[in-house]
Amino acid sequence: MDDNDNPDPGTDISGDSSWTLGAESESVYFFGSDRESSILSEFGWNLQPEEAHHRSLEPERFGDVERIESSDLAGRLPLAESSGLECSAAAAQIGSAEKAGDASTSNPSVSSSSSEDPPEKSTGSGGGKPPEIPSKGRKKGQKRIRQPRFAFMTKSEVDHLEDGYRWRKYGQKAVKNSPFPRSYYRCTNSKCTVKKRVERSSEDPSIVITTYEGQHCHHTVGFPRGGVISQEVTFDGRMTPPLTSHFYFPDMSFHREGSHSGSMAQSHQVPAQAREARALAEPSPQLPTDEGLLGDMVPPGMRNG
DNA sequence: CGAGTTTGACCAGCGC
DNA sequence: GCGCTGGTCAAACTCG
Repeated sequence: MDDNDNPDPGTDISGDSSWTLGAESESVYFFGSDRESSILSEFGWNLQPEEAHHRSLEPERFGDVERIESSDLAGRLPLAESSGLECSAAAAQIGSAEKAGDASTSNPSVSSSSSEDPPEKSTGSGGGKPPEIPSKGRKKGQKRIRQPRFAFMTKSEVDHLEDGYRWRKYGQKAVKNSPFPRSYYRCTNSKCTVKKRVERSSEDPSIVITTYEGQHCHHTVGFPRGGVISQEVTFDGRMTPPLTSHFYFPDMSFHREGSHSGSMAQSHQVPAQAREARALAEPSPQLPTDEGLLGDMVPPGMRNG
């Protein structure tokens, strides 16, 4: 059992068979960045077409990952738009939306994310875990709740890219067909259920695949290097960053258009003006519009210099 | 001492 | 039903 299981080894971004956009509203974004410092670019916040190196990925590489257009994404993702959204509420919305067609389990545990609320290791560390706890904390018979996910492919030398949030690693696993392990991170905010997976492409070790799952319900804690992002409320809260339209889907757009020989060049033609236009046309109610586009992309603290 | 990481074990889902 | 694999837990460990 080596690799014959997976017909398309390599950048197995799907990783598992659950990567099906149609079913779980996941999307895939691809960005390339020369510098680790251009984290914002990875998120599209400051993506300059001339700086971004969109990687062309063969459709086969994505297997069952459906490609959708950014404009569709917003409508297809179970969004939690309420500005006062709380983590548990967000999870509930997502869970219900996501599992709507799933066994109608109306999983009470979903809404009651509070039930799993404090992952706070009530394990009474030191008490020594009972040698035989069958469920090991996880409710048995309780399906794993999959929240919307999306992945970034980033060319970077560092595995764990700074995104303004603080993450705690809770696991690492060797991945099939990949010499590189996959790391599992969880938002350190006890009320935030967002998770993140980080792995390197087996084909191109310089590419880091970061997969986000869930929605943040809080602000970032800021970049260690000084900058502070305050934008992600929109980004994470809606799963459609103010830049949803800023994101380019090299394959996706033409996949949908069908005819256009969707080339990278074409996606590169989507100028910043277009993004700006959209930003102006659809100002996020959650964002201070008086700040203009800059306010959308650069927090006040970062503008000084 | 608290926060974060490491790591082995456990569990669930899925394909055969 | 079985085995494989991904995902998670939690004790032990490390670090600041």
